Amino acid sequence: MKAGERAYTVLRDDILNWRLAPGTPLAEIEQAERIGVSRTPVREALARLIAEGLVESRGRVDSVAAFSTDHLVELFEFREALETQAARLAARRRDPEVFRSLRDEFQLAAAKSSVDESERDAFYALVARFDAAVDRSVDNRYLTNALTGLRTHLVRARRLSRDNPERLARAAAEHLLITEAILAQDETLAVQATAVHLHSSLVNVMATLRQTEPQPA
Amino acid sequence: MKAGERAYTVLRDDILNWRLAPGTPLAEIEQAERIGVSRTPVREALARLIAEGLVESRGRVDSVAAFSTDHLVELFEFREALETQAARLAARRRDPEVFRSLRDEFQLAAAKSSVDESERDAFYALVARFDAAVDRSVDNRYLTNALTGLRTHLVRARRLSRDNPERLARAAAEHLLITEAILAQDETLAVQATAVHLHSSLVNVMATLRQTEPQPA
DNA sequence: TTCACCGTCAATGTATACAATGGAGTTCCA
DNA sequence: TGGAACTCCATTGTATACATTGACGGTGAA
Repeated sequence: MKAGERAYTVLRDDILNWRLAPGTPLAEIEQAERIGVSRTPVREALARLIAEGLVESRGRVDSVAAFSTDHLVELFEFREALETQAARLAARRRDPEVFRSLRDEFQLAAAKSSVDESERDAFYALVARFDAAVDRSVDNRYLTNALTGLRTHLVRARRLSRDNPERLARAAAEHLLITEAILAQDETLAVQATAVHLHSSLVNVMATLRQTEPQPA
Repeated sequence: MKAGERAYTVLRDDILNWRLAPGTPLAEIEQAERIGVSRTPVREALARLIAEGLVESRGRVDSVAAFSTDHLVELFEFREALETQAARLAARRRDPEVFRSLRDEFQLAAAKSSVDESERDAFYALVARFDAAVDRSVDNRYLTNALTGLRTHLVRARRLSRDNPERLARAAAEHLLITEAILAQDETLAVQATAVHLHSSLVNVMATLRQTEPQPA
């Protein structure tokens, strides 16, 4: 693997998994030594991370981008813009076969009253396949690009909340509705079901946060 | 000015103004010599341009990103996602004073049946101030960031079409409606007026294109 | 004691030397 | 004659030396 890629992967992974906390300064030499490459690929990696919004360049020092409740709300407003449009376009252009099969899978998941811990990863994988199917249907490089960047930030956000089994089952039901709307080429319903899902999702995260950290610093 | 900034500015400017045509390969050494800096800042500039989507990295060669009619349509689908959401949030949070003053200005521009060549730059400047006011009202870093990137691509797209005086006057009327909706905090109307504006805008560009280039390569 | 100036230094910014890589052309074999 | 492999070369990838800059602390004078 090329050094630049390595530096990027390591730093990105550390940031997404909160091993590098928001605000942590990222000095070139220090990171270069830690990762085991020279400053040049580190600079390249930092440039990419800044462009993605995972690193902030304040003055001369780069540091891990902040992430607070405010960020979360803003992220979901942005997400609403992208995902409702994606749902609309997917409904317009979807391949029926793909979404029929996704519908069947979401039906199975939604039939349960809760999604067990052991099935959690499988459910996330299903959602990821749904996202990929939407991307392919939408077939719009600008939108897909933006969605990819958005999902990166959502990975970081996920660590803030806790998806319990009941929430996952409800999420499955919400995805089922969106999938059905896309399959039926009902653009309006696809948009609105997506908005509903995002609302529930944000409410759940915020509730979790209030539970976990009653007193934010 | 720092060399990296210089390289970025020069390349970006050349791409946006079509002095570097889509598909033009951007070899590091060649560009470094042309701009008068070393390869390092050129690499940094290219990285930023790739992140912005103005340069594509196909295999080992970077080249100016393609831009076709397809891209234009996709760009406007993306634009619809961002700008309708921006309009909604701006309507929710706007400072009345700011939009009252913008409304008055758009009223003046829309009152004319056509916006003269000499007033064109002034009108674009007005739209830019409108965009800035929306950004400030929306107050969402992710959305604002995405909008900034979008506008960059729109600058490049503008060179494809020709805004005639009648179109500009209609654009003023459309902006007036959006501004009024935001001022009235009518989120639904703000969204829909924005969608209407984008539709008209795209129709105009496409018509211009068919006129200019009846036979696309 | 306080403030302004200056020197030191640690960090980033830039250039360049060197390594690795991938592609084009050529040669040789089947 | 077709194609496979090899060689050469141009270009990118990486490391590092050197330049620049901005911050901090110390020293001096008011």
